Amino acid sequence: MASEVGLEGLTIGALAERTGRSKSGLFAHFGSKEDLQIAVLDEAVDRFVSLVVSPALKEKRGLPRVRALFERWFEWSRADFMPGGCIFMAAMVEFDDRPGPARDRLVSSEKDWLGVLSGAAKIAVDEGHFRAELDCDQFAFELYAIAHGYHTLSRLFRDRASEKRARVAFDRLLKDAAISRGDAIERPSSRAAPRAR
Amino acid sequence: MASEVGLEGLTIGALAERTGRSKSGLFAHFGSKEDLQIAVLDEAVDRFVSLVVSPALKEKRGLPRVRALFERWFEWSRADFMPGGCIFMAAMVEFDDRPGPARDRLVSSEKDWLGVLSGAAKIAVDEGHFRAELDCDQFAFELYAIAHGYHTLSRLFRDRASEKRARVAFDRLLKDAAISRGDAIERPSSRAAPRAR
DNA sequence: TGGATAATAGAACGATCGTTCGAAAAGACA
DNA sequence: TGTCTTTTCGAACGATCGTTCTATTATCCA
Repeated sequence: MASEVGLEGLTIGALAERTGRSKSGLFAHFGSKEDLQIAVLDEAVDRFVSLVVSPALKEKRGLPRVRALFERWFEWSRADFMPGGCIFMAAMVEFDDRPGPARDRLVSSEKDWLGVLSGAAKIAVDEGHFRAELDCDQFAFELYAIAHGYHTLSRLFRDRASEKRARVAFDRLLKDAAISRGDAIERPSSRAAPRAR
Repeated sequence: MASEVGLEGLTIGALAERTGRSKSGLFAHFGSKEDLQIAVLDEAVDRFVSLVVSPALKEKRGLPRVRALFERWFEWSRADFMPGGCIFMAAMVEFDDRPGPARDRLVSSEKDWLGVLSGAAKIAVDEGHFRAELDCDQFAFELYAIAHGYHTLSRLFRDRASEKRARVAFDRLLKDAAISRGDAIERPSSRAAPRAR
């Protein structure tokens, strides 16, 4: 429901009706609407970790893991339990200028997510899949941006074109991060790359 | 106000108080909240055209115009009259799954915007600034994605880092679209490039 | 089985929502 | 000046908001 109407549009009455409980009965579980919103965000973070991050961490270090993160995020953004799209996207628009615990939750979770992306890129550097001078935080930003562009446009235009565009953009990002032809020949598959940066 | 609280959070009563008018007095000008939201969107489109698109069209064809579109969008997203950030971003999250005239407005305006970006890239190809095989719609998508990533992260983290990252990403996008070294030497500044695509 | 604990329900609160109505004030035009 | 149109207003409507009570039902555990 939050993904469809937002965390602010998520109403106690409507939620009570949908769960088959009474309004006051449901309300007693949270104590306030703000706590309900936080509970929703915490649940979303848990699901994100178990559906995107954890499976990707089981992939091989380096490029395969980076690819898995990208691919899993795609599936996340189309998850059945979020018919209104990624709930974090909606929440960030709603709370980016409303201080409070909900916003704090968002800031830390997005920071974590960018950290995961950046860390995966760093590992890909160590594995020799990406070039040593790669700015991993920059890589994370660009991957993040592609995902946001895809999400917005695919939901607005309701077509498959955005997904293809996102994949092309991602491939271009990977190509730019990859070891250049010359480097690859010099050390084709060295396990530990020499000191990054 | 709409940029801060969204088009749905934009309340007749609050707007009346802020404008110094009575609630019913202000309401009479619109007839319904939906029409108010549409009026806000139409006004935003007008401002976007006059602050971003029109000035950019006065720049020289090709790369300078593409750069101007990117730069003007930056200023747009920080405009004083939108303290809550770009209103289109907020509106798209709110209306992407609520059919109606407001959503239709958004779809057409975003399509127009992507068309402007793609068209500017196409001109840059014709001018010989970009390579002939460039996929201009893809270019537009990636530029759009960079803007969205920047907007989201700069508002969430409230720092200047995102802007720098967006500029680096944009430069990388330009570099990829540019004439390759070999091509540039073969025909350095030909006014009309031979048949694109 | 009985008594503490948790979950649920019903009714009501003041506030605010979008909207309607009828009347007063202001402005335009002859 | 007098009439017609537009703008503005105050009051009220039913609906719904988040929230607070009190009472009733389940659930658990000794």
